[in-house]
Amino acid sequence: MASKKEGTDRTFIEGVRRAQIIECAADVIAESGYARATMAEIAKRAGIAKSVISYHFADKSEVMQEIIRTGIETYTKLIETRTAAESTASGKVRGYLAASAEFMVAHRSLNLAVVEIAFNALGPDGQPLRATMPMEVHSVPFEQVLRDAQASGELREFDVQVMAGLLRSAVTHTMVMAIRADPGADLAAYARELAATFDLATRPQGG
Amino acid sequence: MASKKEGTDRTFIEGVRRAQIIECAADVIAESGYARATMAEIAKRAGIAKSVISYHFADKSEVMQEIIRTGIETYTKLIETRTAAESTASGKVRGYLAASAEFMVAHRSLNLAVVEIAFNALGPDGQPLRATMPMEVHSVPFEQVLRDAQASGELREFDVQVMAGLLRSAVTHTMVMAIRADPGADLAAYARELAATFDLATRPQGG
Amino acid sequence: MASKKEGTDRTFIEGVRRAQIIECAADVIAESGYARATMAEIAKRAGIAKSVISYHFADKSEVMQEIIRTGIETYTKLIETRTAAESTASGKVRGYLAASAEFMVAHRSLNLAVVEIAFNALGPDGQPLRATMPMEVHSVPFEQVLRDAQASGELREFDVQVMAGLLRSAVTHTMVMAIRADPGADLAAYARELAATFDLATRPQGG
Amino acid sequence: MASKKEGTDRTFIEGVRRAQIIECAADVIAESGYARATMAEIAKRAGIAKSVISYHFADKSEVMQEIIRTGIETYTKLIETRTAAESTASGKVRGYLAASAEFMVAHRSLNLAVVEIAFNALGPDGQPLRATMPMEVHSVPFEQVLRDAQASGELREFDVQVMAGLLRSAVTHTMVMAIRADPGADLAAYARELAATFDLATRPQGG
DNA sequence: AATGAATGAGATTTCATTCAT
DNA sequence: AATGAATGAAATCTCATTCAT
Repeated sequence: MASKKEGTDRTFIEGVRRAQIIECAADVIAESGYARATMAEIAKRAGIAKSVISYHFADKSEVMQEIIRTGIETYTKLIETRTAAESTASGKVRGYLAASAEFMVAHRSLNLAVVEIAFNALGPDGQPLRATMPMEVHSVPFEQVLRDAQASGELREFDVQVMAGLLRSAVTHTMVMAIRADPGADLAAYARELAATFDLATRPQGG
Repeated sequence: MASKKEGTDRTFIEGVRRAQIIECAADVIAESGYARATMAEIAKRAGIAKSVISYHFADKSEVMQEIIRTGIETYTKLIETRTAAESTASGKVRGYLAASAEFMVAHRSLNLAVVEIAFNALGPDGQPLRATMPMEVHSVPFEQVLRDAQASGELREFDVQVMAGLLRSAVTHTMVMAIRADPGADLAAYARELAATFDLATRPQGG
Repeated sequence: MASKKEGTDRTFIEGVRRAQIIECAADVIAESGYARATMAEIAKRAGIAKSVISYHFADKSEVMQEIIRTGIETYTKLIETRTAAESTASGKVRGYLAASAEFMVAHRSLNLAVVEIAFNALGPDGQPLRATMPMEVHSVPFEQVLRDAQASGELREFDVQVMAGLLRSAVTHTMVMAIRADPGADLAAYARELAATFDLATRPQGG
Repeated sequence: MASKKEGTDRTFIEGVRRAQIIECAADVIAESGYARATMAEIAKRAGIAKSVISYHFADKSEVMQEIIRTGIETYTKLIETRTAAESTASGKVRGYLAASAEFMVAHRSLNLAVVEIAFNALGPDGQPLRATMPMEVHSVPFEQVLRDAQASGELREFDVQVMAGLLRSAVTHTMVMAIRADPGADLAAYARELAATFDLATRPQGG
């Protein structure tokens, strides 16, 4: 299951091939769905023999995990950069939504592939690994941001989990759906509208 | 692809068996994911031979379509009942969210199975049929409700598609996630919190 | 393998049902080929349940054998009638060819079914039973007719087996092909032309 | 349905394996009939795994088509060589019969297999493909030969279609039957006897 | 006499993986 | 580092047959 060469450093070529395979795999998955993404299909897309994949990855599951890992890493970096620059909760949410929109446009097939894998692939235990989606990753720190903002009076009282879940779902679901149906969708506008909605729903009431 | 006995009425026993198979199939899918839901596994769960499924259904795909059909039908009826009773848009949204919560609790594995199938199964054309999810079904009528409410002044101006998508995603994603992680989650409370958030985000501004 | 009720007399209904099943089976085979002639298909054509066939016949193979038996019996009776009336070998050949043509027109699907079965079905030993075709049946007596005619000087010397085989093949192959391609083919004319050819090829030479 | 690697050249090994599989398949079919010729049986005969066949052929139907193709090609070459050398119609017929006899002896199981497949297999449309038999292939050009010989006065007037059909049936049926019953049958003698019969039946009458 | 329901054996096909070169 | 060839496990589907009613 784990990487082929656990602690070993990889040669330059090895790295290039792995990256190429990951990219092709993501493209195939995004385009035709997980079920169609057989080793043969991925190899064909990459213009190499099936066995080359086996040579560079221990397993099909290692390929999938690598796609997920790459997706989470890329997404996380982007989110952190964008939200760190903001000081208010409202600003952080705006940054989060904008960064998510940006990510989905810039890494469309990587993102779609991650969602497909999370929904379809089986983990080592044979159970589906639906929960590993990168968006979930940011839930916990986000809830803290919201809580702090409630304490400081920037935001009204509300159920933090529900609100955090709503934001997450808006991103994963709405945007994914939007970009799936229409690759050219204006996700930035989508993000701005969502941010405005959030502000209205969370600003302190009364007075 | 089509039903085994096109125009024929089904026997009583036939109906019972079909229902049992559908239920077992949904259970298996909800529990172990689509990939694990082989004919053998479903038959095993139902305590019957694999070929019994073939006897009652033309195809594996007919089984899947029947699950989806059942899910949509059940969900739709519930939504319509709950929203018809309400006169305001706010009330309709509350009814929609409450009914959705109710549905997911009452038909947990049917609901999860539908999501799984929509994400995993391939249609007759070989393409994934992701868009058939029952929640999508109610999008269009819902947008009309929101538009009307904007016209009457009940709701402020906002992008109707984004808001409708947000509601839908809140339901499909948030709740599905919630119930997947924790089968005993208090979805009714969840629904009330979402409805409150919606009200805040959509009520007319100013004044 | 053998008949269900070995020595027993059959009731009237039993006989009717068996005849109906045999006829429908022959129709299906003639129309769609042996491979398509499943029990289900035959039953469907007869408008009865699959199990009714099992009720009246021990086996699928019994159905097939019964078709062959019926075919041979019908054909044999016709041949015998037609050739008994003739005194010369030439006349007998003419009668044989004419009767064969008649048979194929009158019992088209029975005849085609027999050919299909003979070529496709497996005997009890698991071996194909290709040699049981009804036409083969008349080979041996026919060779005697030819030999006698050679002795009496009516026909020239030739290899009796080859000539008998040629006649048989003309019937089984040529005519079967003709009627398969074109159900309305004028087989009687075909038979007359063949008879004329035979006469030319077998009449005593010289002088 | 189509070949696995459409326009690609095949490796040397690939060619060898395909040939071996084709040969084994033909042997199995000739020996035990089409119905017994399962992938498992063919693989067993070839001493390889079932999936090796799938590796080299897209389909079972591709295997069957390749057998037919090979049979037609081999037979056609032989016929053309033998008849091209003859100038008279009588000579061409003699060549045709002799070449057919030779073919059946030299490629016994290939020939029998083709007949079996033509009678048993279903085409892509689900209909039996009985008419593809290689012998049929030479019908049309043959009729022209006969017609020309009638025009030049070499042959008497007769129904060209019937005579061509008779020759064909003599080959396909008579010889196939003969060689099936007795692999050591003297087909060359058979062919000579048939040629003599043809000459008698077709030479100009009277005068 | 008839049948709906159920079954198990077997056939084809797909696919990740391994191995010798 | 790469690959063609081979493999076995597993999945879907078909079909003759059996059985209780």
